[in-house]
Amino acid sequence: MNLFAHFHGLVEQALQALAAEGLVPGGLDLSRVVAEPPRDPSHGDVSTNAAMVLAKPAGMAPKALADLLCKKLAAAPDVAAAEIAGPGFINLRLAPSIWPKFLASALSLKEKFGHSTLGRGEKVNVEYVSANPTGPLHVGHCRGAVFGDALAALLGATGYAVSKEYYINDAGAQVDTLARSAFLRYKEALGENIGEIPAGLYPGDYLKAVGEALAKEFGPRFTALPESEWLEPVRSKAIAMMMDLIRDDLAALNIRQEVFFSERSLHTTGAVAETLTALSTAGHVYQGRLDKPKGEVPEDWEDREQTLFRSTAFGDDVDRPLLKSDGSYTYFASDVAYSRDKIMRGFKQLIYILGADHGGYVKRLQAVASAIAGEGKVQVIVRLCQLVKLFRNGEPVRMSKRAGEFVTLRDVVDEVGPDVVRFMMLYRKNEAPLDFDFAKVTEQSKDNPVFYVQYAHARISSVLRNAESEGFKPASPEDAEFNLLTDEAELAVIRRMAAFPRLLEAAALAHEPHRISFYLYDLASDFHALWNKGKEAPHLRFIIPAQRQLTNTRMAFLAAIRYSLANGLSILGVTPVEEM
RNA sequence: GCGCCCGUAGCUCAGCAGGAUAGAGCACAGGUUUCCUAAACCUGGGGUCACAGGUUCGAAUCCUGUCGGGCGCGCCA
Repeated sequence: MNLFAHFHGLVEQALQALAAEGLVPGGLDLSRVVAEPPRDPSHGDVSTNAAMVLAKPAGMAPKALADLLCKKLAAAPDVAAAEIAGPGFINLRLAPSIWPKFLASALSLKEKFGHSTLGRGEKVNVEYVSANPTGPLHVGHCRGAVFGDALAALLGATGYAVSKEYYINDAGAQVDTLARSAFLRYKEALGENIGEIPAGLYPGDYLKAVGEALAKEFGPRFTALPESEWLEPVRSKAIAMMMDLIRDDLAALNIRQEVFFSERSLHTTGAVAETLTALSTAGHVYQGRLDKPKGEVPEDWEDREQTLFRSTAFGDDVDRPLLKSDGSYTYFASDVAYSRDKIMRGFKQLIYILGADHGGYVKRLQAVASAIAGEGKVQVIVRLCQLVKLFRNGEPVRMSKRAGEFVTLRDVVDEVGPDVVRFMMLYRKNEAPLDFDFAKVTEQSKDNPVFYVQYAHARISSVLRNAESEGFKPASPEDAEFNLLTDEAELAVIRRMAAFPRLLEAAALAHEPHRISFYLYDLASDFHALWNKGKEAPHLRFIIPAQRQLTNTRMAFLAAIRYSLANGLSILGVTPVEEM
């Protein structure tokens, strides 16, 4: 039950009724009309701006329109009072009867409470992480990984058909470097002294296992062969093992993407060639020259004619090369083919989670989708994640690109646990930089939001356990007498819960899962306040042995609050703990 | 030079889809425990929402410009 959607509907009905009576013009655009919780609780439970927004198109004074609407709304079920305030707000004070209905609904919805059909089953693709398969994930991948995963879950909960995807860059020069690095480790595994790893190759120890696997599988036979003979099999093996490593890293964060899409496959199936033909046929490809790049000019820059995609026709800043000087495809060319593949699979939203340093990609990705699907047919949404700065006891953690001096994703997860990593990565909006202090995020105090929210869930679980051992159990949605919950602290919790479905929809539309974290913090805060109030006002305690029905009702109330917390946490991918 | 992101309390940040008197935590000052987890709660002070225009009944929020900070602008991937 989404109270605000419900009352938005009532406002629409009231307007239709007024139109039928000839008091208001029909066919007004209601897209700007909102029914929302007022910031100030003294303004009531639901507030609508309808009269102000519609005054002009209706050709009426806001007050006059508000007056008419107000009368209709005041007569609606569950509305105790409707009043006009400020410049034309209509504030609805709900009848106490609404809250028991709401709680009963939340309680019966259980783990579905808050979910909606907003997305109407629209197909959405969320691509995230997509790190090069040349080594384990490092801490920089953490944020995008968690963000993408939570966003996918959020969209799933709000009625979209989501595919979680990882694009494997297994076709470029970097995987050849990987293969050469693995080949050295292969020789090492065969007993050769390889000395220092030459500059330009990957020095990490994680390739030793690849060398050993190669030695075991192929024996010494590659050592006598030229690179052209061993490169391919070594590369395949190395990529496969790196992807296993990466999948393990992601699994440690409870991330399991469904599709791992190979860039190389786009070449072998001819999809890239096919895509360029299609683009060409549509007239988006031409031979031409590009201006010298601004900023730092590459050393090997040469002015020459090349095959270009006319992305400027779709809002990009410059046209993009499709072929390199040696005639092979650019990375961009396979990217276009990949976009095309996604579009042909029927996705209406292509969502990309990228690091902030990829800001320059946004326009070209949008241009590609417009060129292939047609303008406005497919929505390309890019969310950029800013850097995470690591701290240890207030001191920044130094990292160098040199061997062994970067912090891996696994290091962080192993040290503080997946729940802490996930919550903290989402306790900041994605485009803001984030400080991550190992000491602070594991602290067991209210200064630590992960703990604070988990603690609320654990406290509820604790009371439910105690109640059960004393012979109480949560009343069913039908039997609970939620009308007994009338204290301001109880109502504060209920009102907060009522905002949850609307919050999830807004977060989904804005592609901002961090809103859930902040919501959960607020909900936990309301709950802790209610808990403590019971210390001074014993009649507010959850378990009151002499009042069986009230206690069972409060247990049902707690169960409903717990679903709110657990459902929010589950979208974030954080385990709701039962005790701490 | 151009593009994108950011600028809100002393600090770290929210601000929901343009709404009413801009919020929270930290820090600071004070209070609450014979009682379901005090690992918590309550009370208090603290603001030129970077700046200047514009749109609007209404702007921290949308548009333009300026200043300050970050990132990007390669036939790399």
